Amino acid sequence: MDKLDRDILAVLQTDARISLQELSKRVGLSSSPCWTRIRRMEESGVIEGYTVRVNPQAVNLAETVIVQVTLDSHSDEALFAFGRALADIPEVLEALLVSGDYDYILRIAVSDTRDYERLLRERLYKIPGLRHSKSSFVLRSLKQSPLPLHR
Amino acid sequence: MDKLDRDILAVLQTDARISLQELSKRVGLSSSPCWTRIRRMEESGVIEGYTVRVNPQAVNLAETVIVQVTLDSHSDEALFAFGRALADIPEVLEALLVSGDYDYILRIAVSDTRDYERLLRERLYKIPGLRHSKSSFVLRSLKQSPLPLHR
DNA sequence: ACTGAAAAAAACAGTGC
DNA sequence: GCACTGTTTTTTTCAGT
Repeated sequence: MDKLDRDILAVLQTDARISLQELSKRVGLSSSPCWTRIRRMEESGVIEGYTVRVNPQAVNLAETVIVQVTLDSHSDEALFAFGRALADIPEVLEALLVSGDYDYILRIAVSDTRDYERLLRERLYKIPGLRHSKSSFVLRSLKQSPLPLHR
Repeated sequence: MDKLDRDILAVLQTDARISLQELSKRVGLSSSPCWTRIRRMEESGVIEGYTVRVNPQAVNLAETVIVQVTLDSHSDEALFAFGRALADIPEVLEALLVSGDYDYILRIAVSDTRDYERLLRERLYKIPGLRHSKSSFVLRSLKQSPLPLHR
């Protein structure tokens, strides 16, 4: 992981479908070493994979909700059971175990507020062990940036 | 946007570097229409781009912190100034304007707690108009999943 | 809109510096 | 570790159904 590797990652983070030729030109290298470096980062796990960025509105998931959750118990079993319940809810994109006032922070994608109300009532509130939850609707996204590789 | 389009997106979300041949086989189509559909979704903005998923630990950004922020004022100007200040901080990966007790939710990536302390002191606390902030360290990520395309 | 095949471009592998 | 060159694979285009 030297500067060239980080340069390559920085380019791939903004456009992973760029051709090897164009990529190597941008980082100031010929294509072979560029390709070798990418391969090495893929195999060592630095590169975890490649994904497409989908416009949430286009697939009817325009609303994002951040939910903070407290559990009744903090036993391993309760924690595990809660995690399993969340895994079954496709709208829950992300679940983070956090320090602080709450136990979990959830990122949820729904089509609208009615859809969210339904999700809350039919799925989240039915999870055993959930003591309290607080929802924050995302009104606007101010920033969305890849990992800073050149600090 | 029919079922086939969603099928294609679902595959690309898990692996965007799959070959057209393999992709078309999985969605039960030959490669030409598959390619046409991808192209159409790229041009219509359904597909926003392609990115690499980088292992944060490998680039020395192992710690994630979720910060909730309240501003002094909610004027357009204050809001805009705060957004501009955040744009200049590379560690701030995401900034969401939200409803609820707080004004903003920030996702921050740092190498460790000392790095975060420095960021807080030297950058965040220096932003004018920031009234209050509450940090939650991410202890573990329980779930991380792409958009549900087949609900 | 899909199929199948041909043309263009890129990825990949090997060689020498 | 890098540049160059050749082979293979993939992407892209196009005529036909």
